Amino acid sequence: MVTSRPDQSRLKKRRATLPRNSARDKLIEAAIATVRYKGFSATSVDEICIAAGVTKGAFFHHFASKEALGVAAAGAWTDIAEQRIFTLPDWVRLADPLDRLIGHIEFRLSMLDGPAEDFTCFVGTMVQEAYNSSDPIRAACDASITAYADRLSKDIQAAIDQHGIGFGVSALGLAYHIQAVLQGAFILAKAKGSPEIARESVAHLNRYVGMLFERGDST
Amino acid sequence: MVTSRPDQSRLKKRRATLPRNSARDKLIEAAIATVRYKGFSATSVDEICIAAGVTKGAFFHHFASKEALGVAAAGAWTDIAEQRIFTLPDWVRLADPLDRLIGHIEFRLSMLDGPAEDFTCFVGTMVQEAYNSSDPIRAACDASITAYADRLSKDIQAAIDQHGIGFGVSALGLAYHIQAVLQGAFILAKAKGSPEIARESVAHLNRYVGMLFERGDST
DNA sequence: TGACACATACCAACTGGTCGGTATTGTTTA
DNA sequence: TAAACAATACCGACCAGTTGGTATGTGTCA
Repeated sequence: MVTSRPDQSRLKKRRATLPRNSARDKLIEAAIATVRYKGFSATSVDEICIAAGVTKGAFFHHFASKEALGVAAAGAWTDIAEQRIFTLPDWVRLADPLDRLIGHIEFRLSMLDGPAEDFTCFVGTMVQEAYNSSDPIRAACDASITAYADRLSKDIQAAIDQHGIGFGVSALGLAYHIQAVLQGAFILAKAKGSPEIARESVAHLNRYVGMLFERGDST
Repeated sequence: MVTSRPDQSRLKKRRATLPRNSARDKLIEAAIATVRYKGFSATSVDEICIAAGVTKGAFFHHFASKEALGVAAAGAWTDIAEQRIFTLPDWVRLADPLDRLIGHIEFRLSMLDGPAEDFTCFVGTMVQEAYNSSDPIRAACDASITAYADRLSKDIQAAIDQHGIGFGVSALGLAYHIQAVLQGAFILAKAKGSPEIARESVAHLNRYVGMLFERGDST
């Protein structure tokens, strides 16, 4: 009754000092892989546990429900994407923001290779199934997509500021459009059993962005 | 052992003369609606039967399995799309193929309204879940998407012939790109719980197609 | 009369989730 | 410093309900 939230901060410290690759992390990792392969509903809790090498008891110790795991995994996916796409690649450190934007699109294009479950978007897959059945999952997927778009729109805004853009295009709107093309490309790749046509679509996107910035007459 | 495939042709004739709104049709209709709402795996056979107002016996009389229903429904979806998008609207009878193409995109844009389960693509939803689990379903969805792209590419090719296009863009490739943007827009709409951002993305697509044809210098 | 369209009853496997328990890892206190 | 305590991490048997699918009908109509 004296301090406001002592146990919460203690909890946070504890989690930070938890061994990596704990059951919790392994469950999230296994869930992401399995859901990307066969979807959320078709993936059973048992299956995730087996893939993670832990027991069902451990699962429900860490997550109140399968839904709660979905929410947590969406949060983890945001961090993974931030790392793999916005931090580790070399082109993120290019000086010109337009170069970074084109670098981004070409990087996403280069990812379209191999089996679909290796390059498709976990939250995009999950939200398709859960958008009406689970609002917590829908919201978590939305947050992940939004975080990506927000992050991407920074470079786009900087590119607009530096080079100008026509048609009154907004940075955030274009960021979401880039996301839409990628998500749609994933579906084509899944249907075709090959990422070839998906790549063509991203090439169209690349051309479009190039065209938008060529006529950089501001406003 | 004499004729090559007599029962198949008989089956086809019979099916054509079957009363509309038979149990089979009601099951397919119910399946499409329910799967668009909550996905294929999360939709149970019982649920489809209840929604269709028929019994489980009827279901397995008409379809060997849930998977077989998925395949049949994908085929039905192709016909529905052909009707609603390529036959009934007025703009499909415009003289200029480029007008038809723009009419098509604007029509798809106008469809992005109301709840997502009313405008999203059945086969796009289904293939996301089934592409690794059921190759018959994957192939059926692919066939539906391909039929759409083939059909759309006719107008695009005519527009290219008439107006020219830059960058060596192919009609079929552009048709698939249009599909990709739409499919991606559906995912954004599901995540956001609103089709607003999806519409913005289709507006980008509209602008892109316009730009492609503006600089119509052939090759 | 027999093929077809549908109905009813049923099943084994699997589903997400619970529960009582143990092992491990700090934290407090004598 | 070590024993006592407490909180967390994890285990695996178990449960009620649901799953896709089957077996066996019954009514109807060419």
